Amino acid sequence: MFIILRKGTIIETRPLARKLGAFVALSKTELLVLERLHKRRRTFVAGRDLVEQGQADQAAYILISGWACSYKLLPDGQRQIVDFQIPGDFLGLRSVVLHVSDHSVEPVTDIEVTEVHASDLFKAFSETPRLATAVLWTASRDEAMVVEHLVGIGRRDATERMAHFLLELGKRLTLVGMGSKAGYACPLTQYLLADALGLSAVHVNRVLRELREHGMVTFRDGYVTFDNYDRLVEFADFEVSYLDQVGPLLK
Amino acid sequence: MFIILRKGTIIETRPLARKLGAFVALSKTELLVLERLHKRRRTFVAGRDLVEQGQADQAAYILISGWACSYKLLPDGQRQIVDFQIPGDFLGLRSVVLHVSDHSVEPVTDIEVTEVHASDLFKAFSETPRLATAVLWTASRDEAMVVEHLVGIGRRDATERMAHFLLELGKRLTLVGMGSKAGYACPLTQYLLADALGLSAVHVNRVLRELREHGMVTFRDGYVTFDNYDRLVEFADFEVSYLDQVGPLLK
DNA sequence: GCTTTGGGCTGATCGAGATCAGTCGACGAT
DNA sequence: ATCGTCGACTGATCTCGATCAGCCCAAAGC
Repeated sequence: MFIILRKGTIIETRPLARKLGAFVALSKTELLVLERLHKRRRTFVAGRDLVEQGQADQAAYILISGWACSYKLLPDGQRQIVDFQIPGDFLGLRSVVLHVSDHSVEPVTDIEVTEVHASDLFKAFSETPRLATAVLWTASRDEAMVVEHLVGIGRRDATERMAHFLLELGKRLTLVGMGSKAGYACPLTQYLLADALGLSAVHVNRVLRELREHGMVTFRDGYVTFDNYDRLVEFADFEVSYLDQVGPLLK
Repeated sequence: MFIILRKGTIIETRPLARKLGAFVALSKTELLVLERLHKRRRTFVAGRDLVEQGQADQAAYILISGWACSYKLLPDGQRQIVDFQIPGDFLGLRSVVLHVSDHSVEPVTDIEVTEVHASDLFKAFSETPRLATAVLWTASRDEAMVVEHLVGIGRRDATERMAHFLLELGKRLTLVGMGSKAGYACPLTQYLLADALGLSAVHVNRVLRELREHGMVTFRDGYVTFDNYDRLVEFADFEVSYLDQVGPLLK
């Protein structure tokens, strides 16, 4: 997706622009401001944290390619993965807005990001208020996902939780063209799934086997295959209106 | 807390203004715009929902007095309370930004609120971008609380979870002048606690007894008393930097 | 007066999922 | 060529918290 300005300048609208565009119809000026936010392109290798819990005044990042996860560490060494990020998602936006990071972010695979400085972000907001509204929208969407995750951990049993999780991930990936109702490539290990779902790795394995043996999903060799999408949806009781955004809501 | 404009006009800055003011230093104009958002004052009785899961294009509310909770219902009748709201908090902000509500909001006590219409909110953002930034900040703060809640449910055992919860609530109430390190008035029932913490009401009771018998907190007759604040903090492993905001960060 | 209702409280039993203690195969490093 | 590591996988056992089945007390209703 590109926009072409007079004099032939071509601007690639990144995944983020596409996502925001689903909420507010962004003008050329707004797209330009958004474009200027992408300060510096950087890469990080899998496993080395880009945002660290407790640090103050960090930059935020926009994920271009690869997968990351945001998590919190407990003093006894346990960790809880709060969410996974896929291309187009912000990394560490909360750290910037709150001026101190309440969580860490770790790349699951090698990733490419662009850096966004706090001051540039707030300046962009004052120049183009609609951009601020759009970012509030992404933040709300993220919060809705965390809430859904909370409900899953609090009230669903291990198998439903896993089914729901794999479906939600599939839906998110489909929205950015990286998945379908057939399945998707998924670089997560069973250990990562365990830390995300509040289970032990051992139990993740059993649960995955169960879902596979019931002919609903197969998670194998870095690939999730939906063997029976509809039955899985029914089993997991999956409905996520907040991911169903189709056209811009703010003209 | 009041601001006095020339010609003697007096504007009461509501709890929300106080909260936002902790993040961005708001000008008189901005306070006025904020004031105009408070459209209509309404009251709701305990137990009758103001926001209902699945409804589209609702208004948001700002809580003036009383307690509320936001929750999600599962088809099997279980519910998970996501968060409790106290004066100064938004109710259903996400419903407005996402244009459809992913959760319900129920008053725990009789409450007073003021209504905020979506269109007014977005208009206010475009007039005073700093207000948009401030609202993004509250949303991020709320998200941080949900994340902390998620971690608690995923990785803490029932007793730590309860201890952490009572401490966080105490801190939030202290910020709006409704609590201290000695304790606070708390209208929550053990059933509500159970739905929030992902436990059964029976187990909530046992956990409260345990904490009481260990001389850490007493929850009785609508009042939470911290018998030994420091030991409780250590036991619950409580540290919440995101609630520690002291002065305005954006001048 | 009696009864209903709602919140707090308790003991006994049961089960989902953690924990412990492994095996197995694939890779990359020395 | 072998060692170390990492991820997937399995069986046996233990435990935390759910569930069931109650009791007690205070306030509200008839």
